[in-house]
Amino acid sequence: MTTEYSGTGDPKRSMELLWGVPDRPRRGPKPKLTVARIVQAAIGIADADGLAGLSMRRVAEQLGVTAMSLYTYVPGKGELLDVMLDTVYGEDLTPDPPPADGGAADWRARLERLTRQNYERYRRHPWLLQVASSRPVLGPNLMARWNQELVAVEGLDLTDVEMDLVITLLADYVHGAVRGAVEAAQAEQRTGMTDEQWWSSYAPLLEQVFDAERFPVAARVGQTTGEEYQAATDPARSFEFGLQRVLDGIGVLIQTRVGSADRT
Amino acid sequence: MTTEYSGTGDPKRSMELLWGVPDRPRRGPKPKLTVARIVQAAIGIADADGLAGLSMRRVAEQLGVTAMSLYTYVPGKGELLDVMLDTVYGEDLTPDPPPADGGAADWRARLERLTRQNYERYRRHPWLLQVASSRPVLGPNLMARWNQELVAVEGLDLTDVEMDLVITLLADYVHGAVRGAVEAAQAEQRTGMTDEQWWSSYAPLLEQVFDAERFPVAARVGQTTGEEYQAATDPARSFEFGLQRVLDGIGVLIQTRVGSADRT
DNA sequence: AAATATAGCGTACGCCGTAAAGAGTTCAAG
DNA sequence: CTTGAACTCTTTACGGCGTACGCTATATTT
Repeated sequence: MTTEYSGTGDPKRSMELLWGVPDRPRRGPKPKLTVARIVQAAIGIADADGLAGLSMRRVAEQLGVTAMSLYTYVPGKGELLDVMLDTVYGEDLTPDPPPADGGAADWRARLERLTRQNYERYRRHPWLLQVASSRPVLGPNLMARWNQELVAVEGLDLTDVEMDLVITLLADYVHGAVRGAVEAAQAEQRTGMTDEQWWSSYAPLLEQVFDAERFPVAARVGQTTGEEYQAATDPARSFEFGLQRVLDGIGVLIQTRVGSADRT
Repeated sequence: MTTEYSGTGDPKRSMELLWGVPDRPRRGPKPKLTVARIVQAAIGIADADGLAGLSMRRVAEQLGVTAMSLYTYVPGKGELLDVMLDTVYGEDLTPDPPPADGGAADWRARLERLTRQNYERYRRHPWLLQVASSRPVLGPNLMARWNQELVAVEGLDLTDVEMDLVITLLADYVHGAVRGAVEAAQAEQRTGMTDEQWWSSYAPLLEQVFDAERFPVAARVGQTTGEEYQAATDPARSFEFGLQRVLDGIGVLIQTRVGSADRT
């Protein structure tokens, strides 16, 4: 039940790891490991068992060394997490998003594509949900991604601040939405019960206390969605629905800007 | 850096705590405590120091007993968290949202009000961000809140499933958005540095590696937002902006429904 | 007064991150 | 080839976590 939470390490140390020169001519014994190997092992463990399962001892064990020898390569667990973060943001960097036309027309497709990439990244690496995004240590991949998302809303007559607000809105929404999907998957894995099995064991408990007269709308909607989803929620469907509504809302804003020629 | 994460306890035990009769005639020595007192102490600790700071030992210490004596009242930490959750949802239950007109016209004000309440609840109790919402143990307050939110989107010609999707969208968005605000506040508290102080220590590190020619849009927008926000982000402003866009998007959907009379 | 149910306590286990100190390994200089 | 510096990796140790188990002290019922 316990899990690690973000935090990040010392920014200076992390920046050195993320951008530093690949020093090689050393004096002592040959290093058994590299930072990259350690980071890969740590990502694998976190993917499988969450940040809760990620410990220096486990990473070390998987690599055939003791926990303390990792501190030769990495200042501490916080800095390791910083490097893990930037590493997974490098997985889906495309050299260029193909600019179909001039740029203004296809904003919706561009944002939809980037947001789906973010969704999938969270699905591949659910521990990202636990990593604080405030004051991030900007590695090369995080930086490139930030630029890429801003480029997607360039040329729409939005101010720079509005561009930032739009990509923040999408980032916030996708984080909230993917959380439902990840938690549902984890609940199934953790308990070994499907949503349906869980519900059929939980429903009798609820029936003993639920007062359909006090909560008539919840009773009706819960009934309908339960039959439709065959579960309490359908996170993938919620994401598709929500994404379209959010893009619609962004469209309303863009319309008023382009509309400076339309509406006087 | 370590923090607790959701999980919830045994549903049956938790439901008994949440809905059970307040049994009192006992045989043995007078109990020093009540479940309610334990829950209040636990909420206070979690508010101050996060789920990371919440331990059975600390709760017990604050109440003047040992950790193990808490297990007389509560089956375990998971169930305690379930009760904490339902308790804080009881803070802002209004007996009735005042129905100004028939109901259909003021959907936007109703949803805005409920979403702001959710935002404020997360601000008061940031540890809620760490509590899994999948398969929640439905206490009386959680249940009432769910019903209340559904009532707010009743009568808009939406299907039951769409009603569920709309309130899920808002719940997902507010979760994602408030996270930025909470993390910014926690970063300041944890490091003892304001965003501005942090930035002035971080900027030199970044300048050494940042290539403005590779990331021209990020360079320009980062400059503008930095001056406008006097920080890297402005979470409160992001939330206001995003909330209006999301409500606009929901409005587009509602328009097409009401528009079954308007657009043929 | 005796029986019994309950409240609260002390101890113990295996985890965690990492500080400190020491042992083993490789290379450059004499 | 020898020596000493530089470096890698290991061992040990600390205080914290949730909670299982067995115990004592207390209040009520018989």
